[in-house]
Amino acid sequence: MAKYKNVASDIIERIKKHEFKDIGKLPTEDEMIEYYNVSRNTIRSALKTLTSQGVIYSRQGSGFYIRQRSNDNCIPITGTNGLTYDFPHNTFTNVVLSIELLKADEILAKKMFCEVGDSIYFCKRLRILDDKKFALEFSYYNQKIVPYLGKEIAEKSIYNYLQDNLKLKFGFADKHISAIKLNKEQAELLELETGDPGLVIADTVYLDNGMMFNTSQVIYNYKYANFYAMAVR
Amino acid sequence: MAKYKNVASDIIERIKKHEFKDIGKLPTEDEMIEYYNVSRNTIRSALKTLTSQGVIYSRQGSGFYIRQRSNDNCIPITGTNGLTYDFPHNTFTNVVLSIELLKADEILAKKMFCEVGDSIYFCKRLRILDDKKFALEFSYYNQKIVPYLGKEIAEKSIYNYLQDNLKLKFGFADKHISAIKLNKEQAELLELETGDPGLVIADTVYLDNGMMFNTSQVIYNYKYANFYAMAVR
DNA sequence: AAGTGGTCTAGACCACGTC
DNA sequence: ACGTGGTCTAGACCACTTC
Repeated sequence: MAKYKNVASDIIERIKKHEFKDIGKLPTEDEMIEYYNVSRNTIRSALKTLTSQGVIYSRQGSGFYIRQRSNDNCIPITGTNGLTYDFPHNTFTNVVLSIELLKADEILAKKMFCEVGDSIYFCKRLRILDDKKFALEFSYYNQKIVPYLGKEIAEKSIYNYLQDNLKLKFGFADKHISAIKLNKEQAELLELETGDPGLVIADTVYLDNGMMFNTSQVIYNYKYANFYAMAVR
Repeated sequence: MAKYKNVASDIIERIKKHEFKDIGKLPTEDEMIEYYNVSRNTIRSALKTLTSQGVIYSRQGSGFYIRQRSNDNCIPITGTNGLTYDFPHNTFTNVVLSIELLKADEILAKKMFCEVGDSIYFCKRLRILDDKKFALEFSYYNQKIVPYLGKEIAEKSIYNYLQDNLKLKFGFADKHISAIKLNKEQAELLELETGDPGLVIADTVYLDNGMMFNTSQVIYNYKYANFYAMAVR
């Protein structure tokens, strides 16, 4: 791993251990250069990483300070690891409602940045968190990138399968957030009433080589869904 | 302005002019070093800025590529400029429902990171976009930082006032996103039905010196509100 | 093998805060 | 005036892609 990433992880560890708690301020760059025995730019790369993660912020002429945030029970909206990763302490059950291999029509082809007629997996899942009906997911995967998708995979974690077995590396994603009134079918699956709110997040996910491989629409149960986002300098 | 920021803006301009459209790829770093007559690190700072903005992405050993995104009519959730900025082509009307100067009780003090008894402005606004009842805003400002807040300011743009008149510089913000069922009062103001969905975004906003100065809860009309967020490497 | 981005170093000067 | 972060330069080597 790169030096600056090691430095960044180590600083996070030290923050978690409350090593700087009394002042809420990190050591100066020069002190960290000494401590880690690396160049100034390496320290600055590490600090820049932590700044964009919302862990710290800087005041020119003054120093780097630790941010205090309360994100209990919140899902980071900019995360690309999937819910299984976001809730390590809970048990997630996935009820696979259907898996189909579709031929893309014009609308789907546009959505998936692919050709008309390309094979696309369509997977419908109900995602249950500790007996709570948490979310309803409608997800599409390009078969060129995901050659096979079966019930046994979708019942566990699709994202773990893609990363660990297919060795896919995620690059970036676009997300659209809105709210809807649930129809009868959606409401029944989420054990809510027709017309109740649903928090909708539509994703378009790309690999690190820039190829789009997945779009999904997830309707979250408004009683449990709580997301957080950050705006940073 | 810093060189790398100028380079970044210029690259954005060139992308908008479709200068690289045929290949969707930027010139190599060496070519840009030549073109802009700056060092490699300066070019790389500019490219890093654009990458974190979601404008481009990089493939090691290959090059920098332009991202295509469709964010029509969407509000960037990580924006800190306020709605007036996000909708430059529309007319925003703000109906000021109330402005009060409160003494912080324990709950409010905790929310505002201030002392019990501190003076806090509380402002309730209905925000209307081209005759559409767009959002209902409940916003708190610490009087230590915002000494005065009046109806004449809140009817225009509070954020413009803070930036232009008080010369405040925004640093970063935390946001929490959820969905609720509207109660009778909220629904009437937004011209919706009781029990209809509301998309809620709760903000905690900090100045660039790390001081928290504003929290707000905004209930968006689900018929119009459409936000976007990005996850980037 | 050549091209291109990713990391790292050493050193310089500037801008802002603090005292 | 001094300390601290922000920007910039020149040069080196590594990792990955492309041919």
